[in-house]
Amino acid sequence: MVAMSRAPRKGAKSQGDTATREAEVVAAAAELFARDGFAGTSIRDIGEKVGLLGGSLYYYIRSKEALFVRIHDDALQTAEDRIRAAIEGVDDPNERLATACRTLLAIQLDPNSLTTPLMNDFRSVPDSVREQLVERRDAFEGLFRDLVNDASLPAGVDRDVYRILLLTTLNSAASWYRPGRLSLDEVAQQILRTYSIT
Amino acid sequence: MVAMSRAPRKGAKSQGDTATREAEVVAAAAELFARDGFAGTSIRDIGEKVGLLGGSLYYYIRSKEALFVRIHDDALQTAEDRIRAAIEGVDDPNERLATACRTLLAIQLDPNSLTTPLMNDFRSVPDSVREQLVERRDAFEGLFRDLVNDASLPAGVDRDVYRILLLTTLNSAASWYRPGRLSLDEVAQQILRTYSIT
DNA sequence: TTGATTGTAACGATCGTTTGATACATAGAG
DNA sequence: CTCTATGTATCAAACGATCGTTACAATCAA
Repeated sequence: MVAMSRAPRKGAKSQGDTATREAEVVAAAAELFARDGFAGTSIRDIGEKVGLLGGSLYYYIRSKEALFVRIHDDALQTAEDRIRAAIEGVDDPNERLATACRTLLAIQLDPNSLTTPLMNDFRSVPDSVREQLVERRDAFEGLFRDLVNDASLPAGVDRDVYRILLLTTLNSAASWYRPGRLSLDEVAQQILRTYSIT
Repeated sequence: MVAMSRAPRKGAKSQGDTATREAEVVAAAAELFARDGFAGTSIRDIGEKVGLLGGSLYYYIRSKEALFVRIHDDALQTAEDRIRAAIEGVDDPNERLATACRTLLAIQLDPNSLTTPLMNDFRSVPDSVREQLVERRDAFEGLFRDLVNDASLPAGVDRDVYRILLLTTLNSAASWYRPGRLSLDEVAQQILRTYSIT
């Protein structure tokens, strides 16, 4: 009899699944953190989502705080990598910024993305965690600082304020966008037009 | 010996302070909710901030959820009132929108304002509470819907997307603005210019 | 049999909330 | 003016629920 059923209830799963299982835990946690915030998400909530008890999660994670920081760093790193890859061959400064915006928006609006928007609000995370998040985020913002500085924008624009407004707009898109009326490209076009990039 | 000291330690305070005390509780709660979110703020935290024990707060509040909803509604109502008053005498549609934006920004950046930015993220509030907040917020957005629809904007702008971007930008300003480098007016000017209002 | 994975059960801390006692300011009675 | 009754505002203590976390036993694959 071959092992046709993929429903092992107890004990160890087949070898090699452990990396997958860990990814499941991270993905579930990312989704819950993004939806309910750090304080609003309990370890047991995460466990329930992947079919484990809360305590069992500690086989994969060191602590709730470490899990959150890891997810946050992973999300920013993935976003940064994808954006850098997307703008690599692009020469025109404004087109580079536009491409970066479109890519970041695509990441934020992708429902299957692990990198869902916990890039926003640091609310309800302990101070010790917040420090690590801010540091990592500053590095991410550096990428956009260069792109914005190189772009040609209307006269009188404060580039620092502009960058913050732009990133806030892109990062918070997932909180209001719902598929249907507008496509991702249409939303991107509206944002790029509003911010005088295209 | 006359009662020179205003430091009653226990028992009732002098009559008439009760309304003041309630306002203190609401103000403290608003600040903490804005900083740490709903789940990240405990009843005992609020009590400590006004010099009361957690349980004593229930002399003034019915529940944590009701307190949050009340603060949220008060904030939106106050903001709406101030904005309506500010645009009352203004005729030009774009100047009306600009005035509304400047007023909302002033509210959001005023550190003494009870209406600090819990207008944002609904994260970590229970579903039952969220429904009430969304309903109240829709009414507030209606004000801006009219203002945006009446304004003259660049061709091809989707007014619904534009309104959402604009409100998101204004409401989240308090999360990054720090006094010093730029004045409130300068920030307002940057936002209005970016959004092609002035 | 062994080691990887998960469940069971509990720890102490903290959560929102309730209950009942208590301190005080004040009002009325003498 | 003093004494007592009353209502207001607060504390002290506890309730059960849930929190993050840990220790250890149980299960299953190899």
